[in-house]
Amino acid sequence: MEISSHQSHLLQQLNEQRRQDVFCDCSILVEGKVFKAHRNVLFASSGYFKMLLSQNSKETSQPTTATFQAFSPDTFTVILDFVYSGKLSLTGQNVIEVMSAASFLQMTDVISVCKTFIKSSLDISEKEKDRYFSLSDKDANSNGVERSSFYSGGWQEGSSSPRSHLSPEQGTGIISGKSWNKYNYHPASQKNTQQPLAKHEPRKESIKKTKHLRLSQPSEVTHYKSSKREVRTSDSSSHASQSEEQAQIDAEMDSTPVGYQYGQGSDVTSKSFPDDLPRMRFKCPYCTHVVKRKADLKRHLRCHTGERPYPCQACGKRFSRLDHLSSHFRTIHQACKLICRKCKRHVTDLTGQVVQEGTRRYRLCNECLAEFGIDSLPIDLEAEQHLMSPSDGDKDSRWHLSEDENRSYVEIVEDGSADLVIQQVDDSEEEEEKEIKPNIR
DNA sequence: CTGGGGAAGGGGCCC
DNA sequence: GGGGCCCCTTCCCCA
Repeated sequence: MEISSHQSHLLQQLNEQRRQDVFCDCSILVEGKVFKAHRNVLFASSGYFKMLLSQNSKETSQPTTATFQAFSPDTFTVILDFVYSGKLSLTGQNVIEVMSAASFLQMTDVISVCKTFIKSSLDISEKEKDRYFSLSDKDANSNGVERSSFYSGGWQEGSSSPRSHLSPEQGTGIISGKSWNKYNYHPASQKNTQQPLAKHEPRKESIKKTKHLRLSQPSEVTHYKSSKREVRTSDSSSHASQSEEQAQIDAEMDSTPVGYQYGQGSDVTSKSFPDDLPRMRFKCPYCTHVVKRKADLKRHLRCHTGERPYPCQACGKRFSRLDHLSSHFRTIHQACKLICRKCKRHVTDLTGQVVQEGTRRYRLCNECLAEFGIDSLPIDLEAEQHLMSPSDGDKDSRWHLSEDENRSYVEIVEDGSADLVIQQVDDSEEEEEKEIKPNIR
């Protein structure tokens, strides 16, 4: 006979003991803050502690002290609360650091939940971007409550792949249940996350996209750099079902190396622990890459998640980074290079002109212009700076397409003053765009 | 088939 | 933390 409430009751009791510092035989020092806990609980919940405490098992009579500097006390509070309650309090602000800490502590359940959380976040943000020009603003967070989600169930029976429909962009949500598989799950939205660009990107980008659309497989975990080419040429994963993808994630989690090359600053006072790397704080949970700054990790994660929040308003191509978009726009659509495309000679405004070919622009010297019989296109590049001004605010509104103009995100937009045809292209328009002839005037 | 050039994309790092 | 620049590698197209 099994009493179902026993597990939760036991966990509650342990948590109470921890709070009251009863039978606590382990102290964890995180940036000066001391956390009390039970060795057996830590041993059971963290691969890191399992390794640490197993090495220290013969000295059970003495209390164990571990010191961490790889993450903040707040982050460890979230981790420890999860260990003793099964509830993980994630927010958009702490998810990166919690995932890094969980990666360090080898808590695969927490990592999985963080991944799901991030994916859900990207899913929502991508949806919002797609609707940017066609929908009026909806204050999805009008309640003003701190965006957070509580994931629970990791300790519960029947635990399977952690999945959630909540995201940090959807306001407060509390998930509680017996097991993960009780949560609502929306494969369609997740699929959208995995293919956020399909609608707007030319078809020829599809192969390249697969590199970004798939979450890393085990091979990428250890050989991410070297496997780039293979990944790019493999298109099959983009059609993988959500369950297969989750299986990949799970497989990855299972294959996560034990010897984490991670976050320095971790040091165990009562028991030495291998840690010889230079001081780095943030390790990518998808690969072995380690960065010094959280912002760099956030940027790096986009190459795994496939998030491309910066669309080119001229051609529709999307970029993962604003500087790449800027570079693309300057090169492709603004003809900033003062080099004749034909003869490669340096040209100035006097010795050459800008020629437009579809949404592309380039410069030709006067000689090449005469040779090819193409009249120059009088474009006031200065006047077009407003189309791509780095100082403009929101990354999605930088193009200054005012709502008053009521122009759809995907419709053709003509800027008369600049004589520039701005066109959003999707798959169906790709072939058409290829056939655009040079804009001869 | 091959080499060169352009474009894309990722990392480091400064402001 | 975001923006931006620089450097490098990889990929793709074309002659």
